[in-house]
Amino acid sequence: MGGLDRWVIHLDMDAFYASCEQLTRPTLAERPVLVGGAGPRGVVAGASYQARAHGIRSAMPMSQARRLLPPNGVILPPRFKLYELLSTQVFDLVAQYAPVLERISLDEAFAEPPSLVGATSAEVHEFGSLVRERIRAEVGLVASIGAASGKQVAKVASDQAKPDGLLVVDQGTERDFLAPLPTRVLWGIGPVAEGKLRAIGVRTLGQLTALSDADAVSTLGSVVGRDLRRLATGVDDRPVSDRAELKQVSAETTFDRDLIDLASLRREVRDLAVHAHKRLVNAGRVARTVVVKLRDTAFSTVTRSETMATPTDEFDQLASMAERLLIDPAEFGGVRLAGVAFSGLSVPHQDPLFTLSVPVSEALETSVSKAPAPVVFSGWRPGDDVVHEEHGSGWVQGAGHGRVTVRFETRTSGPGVARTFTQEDPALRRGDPADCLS
DNA sequence: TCTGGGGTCCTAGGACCC
DNA sequence: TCTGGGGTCCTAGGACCC
Repeated sequence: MGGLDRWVIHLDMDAFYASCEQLTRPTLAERPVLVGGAGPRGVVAGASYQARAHGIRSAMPMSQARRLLPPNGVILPPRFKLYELLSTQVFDLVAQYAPVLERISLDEAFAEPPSLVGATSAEVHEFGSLVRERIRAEVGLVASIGAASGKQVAKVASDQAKPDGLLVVDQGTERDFLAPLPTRVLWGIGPVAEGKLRAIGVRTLGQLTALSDADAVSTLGSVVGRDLRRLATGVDDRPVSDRAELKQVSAETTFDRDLIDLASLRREVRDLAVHAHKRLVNAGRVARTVVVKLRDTAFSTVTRSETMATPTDEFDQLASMAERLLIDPAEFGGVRLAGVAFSGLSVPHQDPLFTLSVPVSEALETSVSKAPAPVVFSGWRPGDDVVHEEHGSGWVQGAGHGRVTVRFETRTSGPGVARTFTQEDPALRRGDPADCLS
């Protein structure tokens, strides 16, 4: 092989959702913040480091997190629009150094900066510090960075660097770096694979590399086994590349209480089809397969799917197929979760003679107009964005008994004052997450 | 008050075709 | 008589990721 050494950067935002909330609502800056569904079956989607200090973790049931949360803690519903705006700011900045970004999620990406080809560890360290500093100064958020000769090691390195850290793994030391770490840190080894490996006495990545190819394959499967054993040795020449085409869109919901009748399940599935269809149209795709997913009271999951001869984006066709695939709760038991997915996606065939010259936004509106009427205003809820005629932008800190308390502050305002209004005060309007960035 | 929501990828069996 | 073989598509389930 040979050639100049490459450097892969893995950038991972620290406690991203919670940090976005703390950035735009300065009163929360030093407080335990949880982001996630507040309902009876919600889980924690994001937790600030102040919340983690109390043992709260991502994916923990909210009911459990609530018991651990100290009195000054706050639970907020997610504001994905805000997270997307801030994510774009961060990665636009990184893209100035690396034309190719492999975005894993809103808060995580790989990059392979051309300027680092053949660079020394010290130079890579300098580069990482610069990027972290710029993100802190220009966006206001903290990123941790791992750097190494390949993606897997770079990713493990950024995990080890957290919080607020930078770790460069010298080229040639990848294997020694990984060897003492538990198998679970590897991207691709989850609870099941970890358990299988433990059963044959393998707990560390060093022990995994010592396994024969045959043993790795018989324990982890032919594809995964061979790949992971090789990655555990630190050998990883997979390219950093833009993510592949979208393969499916979906929408799913966990009900506060299990559904037991077909009529209400049918209604819910229709709503889910509306949401999934919106995503389909947004992505500019047509689908050939409809998948309905149900989870029962015991948490076991069943899927039913059907594939059409030709792909479509017609709502009625997709939704009625989803309804036909439903199973009656009477024979299924209580339904805890329902989901609708459209897969087998493709870009619609455009016959040049019949191409519609309708702008995407209009096409979107047309399809959205088939959906049920938007939800009517049902009062203020904690976490809502608010704009007041005089006081400007803020957020709902608490609501109840016909009153609502709003704290007026934004990213640049510093901690703001709280004022209380009646729920119906005409001076209050619903705000937009973008307002709090100014 | 046990266990979200949006995805990707892999496996395995049966239908179907040549 | 005693049972081809390869390839692709579809369906269902499950591991894993953030």
